[in-house]
Amino acid sequence: MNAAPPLKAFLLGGATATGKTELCHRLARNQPGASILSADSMLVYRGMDIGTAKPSPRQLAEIPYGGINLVDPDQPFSAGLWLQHAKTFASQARGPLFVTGGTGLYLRALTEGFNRPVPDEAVRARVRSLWNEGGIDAIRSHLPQSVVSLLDDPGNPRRLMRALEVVLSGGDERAFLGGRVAVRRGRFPVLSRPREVLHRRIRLRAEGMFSGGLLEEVRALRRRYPVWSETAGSAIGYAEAVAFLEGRLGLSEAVDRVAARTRQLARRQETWLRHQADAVWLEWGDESPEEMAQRVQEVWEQDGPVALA
RNA sequence: GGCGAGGUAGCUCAGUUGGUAGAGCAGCGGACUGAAAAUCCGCGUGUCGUCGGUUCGAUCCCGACCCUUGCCA
Repeated sequence: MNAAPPLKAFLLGGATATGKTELCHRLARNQPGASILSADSMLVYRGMDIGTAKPSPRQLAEIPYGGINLVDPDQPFSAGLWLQHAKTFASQARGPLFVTGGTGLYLRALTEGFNRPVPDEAVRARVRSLWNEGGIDAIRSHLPQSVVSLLDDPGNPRRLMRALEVVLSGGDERAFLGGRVAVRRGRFPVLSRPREVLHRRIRLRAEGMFSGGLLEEVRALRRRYPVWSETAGSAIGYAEAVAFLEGRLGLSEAVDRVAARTRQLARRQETWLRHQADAVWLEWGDESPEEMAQRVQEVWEQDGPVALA
């Protein structure tokens, strides 16, 4: 284990609905022994297939996939759990390892690792109850000013709570220093689409989910798991499907909402990749899949695989 | 056809007792090291339906016309 060579992988980034899953699969299929690790925070949920645009059963049977179907929708999940799984999966790779996904935090974790205290359940519960009782002010009042001043967005409850967790776990200002730790271990190709094209694809995907059985999937899932975890329950498509099934949203409103949230997600993902990663942007316009695969391959050959933490 | 209501940002609407206008949503940009499909921050010029009149000045008042909508025929 300690003699293992440093792990490396070929990354392919891109916002949702750009077509990266399909393209990565196509590229990996030609490589003997290849496996694919998904870096996507929603593909980890078992049974949530249609709304998350998971690789098809056929694709899953063709190539070993990691990062998919790790927990049930009623279970909590975290980037830490994903990383743990990812490391195991990567170490078991027998051939080239490919990583594709749009969850920036996961990509960063994979290439940079984490260097802050691991969240402790008791500490987390304490912070949560502070938040429930006193809101953001309660959280802020328990944080040293020196830590608050290092945060980019001191009005963000989620990040304030995490900061408090770090502090209560023994971390100090130093844990928040160092500025950006970008995914700089290597350049990697990032797929994009012209905005109008992406929006059209997202629209079609949203409509396709509902006509493709999303409601049935959700109905069955709810029968089996009456209460979902916060993360699974807020997944795009699933939150809206539940709202529709409970009569809180009309069908066309639900479809619109899914499309809008997906567009917003894609924009945030592109922002992340633009500024937090060392991306080689490949815009996919009229090119055929073969042509795009070729261009991705060229970037991989030129820059080599990215080292994992 | 008659009477009424309305035509303002991509959408739904607010507003200006006459000094050229603002919210929500959408969109765009940004932050982001363990909930990340989350969370948070920033960005609002648009022939104020058309044409004419009154006025120093009209999106606002007056007139005509066009369109939408409700009720009555």
